[in-house]
Amino acid sequence: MTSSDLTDFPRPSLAVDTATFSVADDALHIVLVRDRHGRLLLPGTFVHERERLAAAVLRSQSEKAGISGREPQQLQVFDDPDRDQRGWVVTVAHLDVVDAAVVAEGIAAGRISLVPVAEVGPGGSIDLPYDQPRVVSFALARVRADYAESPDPWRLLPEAFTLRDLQIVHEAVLGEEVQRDAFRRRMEPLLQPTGEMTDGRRGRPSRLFVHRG
Amino acid sequence: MTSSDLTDFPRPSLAVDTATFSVADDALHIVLVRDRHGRLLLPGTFVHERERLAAAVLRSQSEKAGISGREPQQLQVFDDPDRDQRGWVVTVAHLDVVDAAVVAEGIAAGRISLVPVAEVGPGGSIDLPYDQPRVVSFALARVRADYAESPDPWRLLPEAFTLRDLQIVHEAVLGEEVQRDAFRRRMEPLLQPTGEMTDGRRGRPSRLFVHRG
DNA sequence: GAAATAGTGTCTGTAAGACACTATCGG
DNA sequence: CCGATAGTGTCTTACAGACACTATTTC
Repeated sequence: MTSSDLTDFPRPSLAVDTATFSVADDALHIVLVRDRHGRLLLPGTFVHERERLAAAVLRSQSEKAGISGREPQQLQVFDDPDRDQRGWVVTVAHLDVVDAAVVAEGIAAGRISLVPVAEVGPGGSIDLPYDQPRVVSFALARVRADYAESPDPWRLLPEAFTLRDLQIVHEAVLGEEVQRDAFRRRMEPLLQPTGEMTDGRRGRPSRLFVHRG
Repeated sequence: MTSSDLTDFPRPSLAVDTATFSVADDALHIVLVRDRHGRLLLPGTFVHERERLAAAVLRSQSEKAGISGREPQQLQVFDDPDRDQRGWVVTVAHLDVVDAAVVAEGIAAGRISLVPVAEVGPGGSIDLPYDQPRVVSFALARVRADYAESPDPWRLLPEAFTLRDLQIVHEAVLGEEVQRDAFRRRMEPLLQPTGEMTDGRRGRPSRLFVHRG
């Protein structure tokens, strides 16, 4: 970064792609959209001139998936010069995790396909283009790491929730069952009890919690 | 990423910058170089056409700092459109951590300045250009996280080393002292004893270890 | 012997894994 | 009462923090 004339250097096309996860049917799903040829892929876009990456991600979420008001995280650059046959395209992968309400409109409008994460991994039935399978597995690892160190970093749960609700989210994210008692004992000191109880659900009423901070 | 013609889109200049750390005088230092105006900054370069980011990083390490044979990690994209007054430059920050031998030649040739990390942080005496102070603090956090979960992920130590040697590296990276007995008990099961002992150092001879795996 | 470094014993507190029991709801 | 869910007691293991003591070398 000490050269004098920017025009001396060829420039790549710069894109963003976003892996957006959501929990449905107690399992983790990923948000896919269709390109003009009807193929399923991650929502993404080229970055406009002097646009921030974060702004381009929000634009693509809004235009392609009908999702708004989010704050995705930057993940990793994918720069294989042969990843896109149209030319030299460098893409910055992003991560978002949303609750059902955020994707409801996009699903209803037919713009979004919610696909179980197993379907886009190795052995799955859906082949994503470019190196998007690697983007998804990278993003998935990050989400799981996030949930390993905080109760609900992406705020998938409503304002007040029970330990059982939290456990279901964790099991969906992790893709496997967790031990109930150890899970409760680890999570309870990280949450703020409201003093309120659930009512009308099956079984014994449960304490409600909110997030700390 | 569903558009048809790449030429429809303006393209940013793409650069890489590398935060390279090394331990000297039992303290963590960062490798800086001088630009043509004599200002200290992180070594970096523009990415050439269809070049991999990793290749551009190696090229800048070699040309600007006289460092070779390394494998830096990608960290984070910095994309503030006003971060470089020359125009729209997006940079991908990278991280490397090297032992003294790797930087010896560059220092001897006067190409490298080794600066204590405190000097480039807030309150330090050196002002790095662009948003490089943020790059350094981001990289520093990553190095510390790396050393928190593995004895010597960047292989700063020679083939065989003592627990004391390892402790000195950790204290340099962390910037503070660690407790000797707890540190030894945590690290020993992660290392492979050689059966050899140190000889000729002050004090009682110590067991030598190598890395596992 | 003094200084320096290496190695270990022990106590305490915290937390997870595992198993099992009790508690309180709807029906 | 039954099924379902919530909540907790207890035992074991592991590990970190803290303090202190012993061991072996150089000078």
